[in-house]
Amino acid sequence: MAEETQRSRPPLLCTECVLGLGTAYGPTLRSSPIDIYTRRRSVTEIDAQRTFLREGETPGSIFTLYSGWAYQFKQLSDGRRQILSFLIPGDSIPLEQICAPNHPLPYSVKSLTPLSVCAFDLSSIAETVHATDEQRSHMAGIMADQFTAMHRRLTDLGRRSALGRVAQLILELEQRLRNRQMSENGVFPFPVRQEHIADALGLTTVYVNRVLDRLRQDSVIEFNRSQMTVLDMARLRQIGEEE
Amino acid sequence: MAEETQRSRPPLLCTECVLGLGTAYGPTLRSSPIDIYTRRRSVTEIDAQRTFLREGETPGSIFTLYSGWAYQFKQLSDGRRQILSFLIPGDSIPLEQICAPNHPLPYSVKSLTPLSVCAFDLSSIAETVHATDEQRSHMAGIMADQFTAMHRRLTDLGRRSALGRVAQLILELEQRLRNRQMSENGVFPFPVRQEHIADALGLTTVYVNRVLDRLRQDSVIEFNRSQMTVLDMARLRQIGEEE
DNA sequence: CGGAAGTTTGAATTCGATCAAGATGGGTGG
DNA sequence: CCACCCATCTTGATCGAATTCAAACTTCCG
Repeated sequence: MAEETQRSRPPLLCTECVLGLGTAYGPTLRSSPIDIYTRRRSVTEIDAQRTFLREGETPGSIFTLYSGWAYQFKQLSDGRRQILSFLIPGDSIPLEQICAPNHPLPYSVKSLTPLSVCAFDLSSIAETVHATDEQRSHMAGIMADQFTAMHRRLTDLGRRSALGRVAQLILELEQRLRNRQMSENGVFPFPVRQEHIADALGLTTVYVNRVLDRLRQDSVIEFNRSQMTVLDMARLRQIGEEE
Repeated sequence: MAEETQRSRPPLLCTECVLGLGTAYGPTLRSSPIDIYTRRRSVTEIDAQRTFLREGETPGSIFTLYSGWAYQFKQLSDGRRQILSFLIPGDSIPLEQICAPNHPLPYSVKSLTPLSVCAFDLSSIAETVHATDEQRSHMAGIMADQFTAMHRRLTDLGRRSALGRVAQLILELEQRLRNRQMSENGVFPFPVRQEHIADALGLTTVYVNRVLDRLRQDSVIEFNRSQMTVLDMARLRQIGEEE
């Protein structure tokens, strides 16, 4: 778990991919794994800090992140940047394209760490994913979650203090990682720079540093460059709610 | 157009509803209007300031707004409120439920003005809306637009000044209303209180007032309690980009 | 005409930004 | 294996955009 920062490679066969079961196409992978496997175009390695999808493009593939972290962002003309969401192993990118292929991407995607990704043919995956009722409603559920997450983040930016936002972000990441067996007892990989937190939460690096420091002083969290530990989950939740 | 604030009633038959053609189920309404009409449960009037859908509920109907404005919002326990989006005539509420029915609503919905709405049976509309290829991809397009709008708003809250946010909001509303023939030459109905702008943009009422005043002083916009006029669209765009 | 809701203005305050310098530490090349 | 370097983190001082508090003014509606 702790070696999450190192790149690890997906198995040769999707059939044996445990992570796959938790993805957007999980139900299909379970019921007829070969349908997924035959649609895989390639397994690719991507270096850290690479913008591998750009706003405005119309990608023909969809990537499932096997290992490493990435993020979706919008870049303003004068250099300001807004991170829309972080992507962790098991996430598919760009998710919305599965439902609406051939739309130009409304954001760019950049790797945070080295990645291993599986690339699938978008249009045929899009079909697959709407083939069965179970798969369709699973997909709908994922889209609904996506909306809910955006609503939460919007509320954080609009109505919470810096402290509250940081707390909410840590909680969100812990939760998502836990769902995928990547967080245990509040300990999880954390390859995010303070600059990224700032760009995700609408703050400056300096202030994020001060907020993190405060949480550390108060023994709510503990962290270094690659790992975060939530020491006091209840307190962190309370801060997230109240601030 | 200016009498938008007064409630007007939809025609007896969906068949004759011009607004309907621009909705999520527009393609179906065009190709077989009866499919839509027979799924309409009722035509309802809703008073101003009514919270008619609440977070956590699982609505069995979907409402198409025929006249009047509403908004989706999240309420925090201590009274803070975040408006997620404004709803104008032709919008369907709650849109995401069409794709993922039976999910609890992640927000509440409140009327801004008196409304006339048409209520449709959710599950059967959900089916209809996925029946034809054209309808399916139209729906997917609308969902994609929805995501794009949220991304934009998130970027506004995270990385733009109060002035830029207000400019962007006015531009967004003008654009959406224009698409539905409700804005001409930059003049459009505007039943929104400054408090709502504040809650949508993560600001306070007092400051919104100051920002609006500045835009008025500079002859970029002109407004009163029911109508907004964009006097200098180019300048407003520039402010939206740069601030 | 009276009252409530919404708008406007002023003054004081604060949260978070900005500017500027160090401190750390992980990685690289010699 | 050490020395150096660059990215990142940290801290301090100051600034400013937006908030808060408070009060008057408008507008609309019954």
